Amino acid sequence: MSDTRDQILDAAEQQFADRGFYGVSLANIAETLGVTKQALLHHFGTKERLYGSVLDRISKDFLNALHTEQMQTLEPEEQLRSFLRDLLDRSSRDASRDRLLVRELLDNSERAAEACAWYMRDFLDALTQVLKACHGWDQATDAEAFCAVYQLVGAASYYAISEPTLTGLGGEEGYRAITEQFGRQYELLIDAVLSRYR
Amino acid sequence: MSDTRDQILDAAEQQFADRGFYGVSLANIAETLGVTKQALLHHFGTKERLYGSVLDRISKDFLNALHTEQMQTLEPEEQLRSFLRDLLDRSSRDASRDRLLVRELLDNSERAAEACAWYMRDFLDALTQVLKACHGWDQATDAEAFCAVYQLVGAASYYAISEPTLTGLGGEEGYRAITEQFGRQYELLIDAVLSRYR
DNA sequence: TCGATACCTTACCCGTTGGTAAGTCAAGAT
DNA sequence: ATCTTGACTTACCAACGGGTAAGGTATCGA
Repeated sequence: MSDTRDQILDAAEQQFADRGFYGVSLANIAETLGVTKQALLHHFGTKERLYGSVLDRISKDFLNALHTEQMQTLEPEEQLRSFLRDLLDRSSRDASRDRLLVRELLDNSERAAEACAWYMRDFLDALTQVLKACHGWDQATDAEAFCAVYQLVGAASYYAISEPTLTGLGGEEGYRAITEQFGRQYELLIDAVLSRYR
Repeated sequence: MSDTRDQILDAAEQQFADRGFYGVSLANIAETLGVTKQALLHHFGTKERLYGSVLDRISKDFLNALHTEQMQTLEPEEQLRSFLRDLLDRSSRDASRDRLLVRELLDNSERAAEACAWYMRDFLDALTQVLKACHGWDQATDAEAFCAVYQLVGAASYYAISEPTLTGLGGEEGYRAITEQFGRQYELLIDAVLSRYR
């Protein structure tokens, strides 16, 4: 793949995350790369397709993280735990993907409801299968397990996108407090889900 | 207050919630009301001020809900519980305010960090005081209590904005499942916070 | 050496955007 | 009866939005 293409995706991902689909212009993205907006149109055709490509790449990244060789050797419980810890860790270092994910959640509200073609679906489905392989979850319905997974991923996302606000409101030490507290709380949430809220 | 003014705020709130600040044009809002966009500019001056007025109204509504006479008669614990149940109930019937709140959270990430002037601050501060009046929380720092409150309000919001996606992905029965499950889980979260994660 | 293809540029298009200027018009106040 | 004020309207504008058309240039296989 082209080098420029990836650079465009990087810049677009960052900007879409920061300001949303409508808040970013092609010229805007191009400017940060020192190219013209027609370079973007050359590679992706339209703004929507560029946006879609960004989502695609993220979706694939998530799936890859779930399917590493190291992951396959673990028991389902530990696989889920390990993946979610890693997710939370990455999100707290850089929340831009979470911001994009949540924006997509908001914007997609009409489309998703009918189309069922959400770009995170494959990833969430895969994670759902991991959960269903866990002890106590083998009898659960798909919808039930899916919702549990959704809750786990969502909690991490919401925490991640709140970082700037919490730092602004509570200061540096206030944010450290919630980081620590949330880490503990998140482990408890995983426990609760794995034991199926019993 | 003018009747039109409130109608404009209603329409603007809905549209900003659905499509975000940049996704909505003044002409767009005006069209749904059968007026010209200059009517909006007459009342609010600029698009930003209109948006700010929408947020202001929401902030005041939240504060009012917290300061009803009925609320004042309750013990702090029950006051918090009652308010949060009501919040969750309203959010699950109409998530537009939650969508707006989360969008603001995303967009404000740069501004909020420095300015500390988030429009929900007063409301969250007030709720924080309620929590600090609860048994076991009187010794906690402001930041600690604030973070706990933030977590409670955020959990409800995230649930609310997920409704369309979950309905789309899991179908009607899948959504009913998570609604029920989330209601239970939310009570547990409130319990956990009130007992200070012990 | 030639043609094709990928990559990117300059030049241009036109609908939409937030916003201004100026006028209309009804309701009160003096 | 006149003046003022608030609540709009029509008319207009410059800037920006995504997108098209066409051309230049480097690379590469035949």
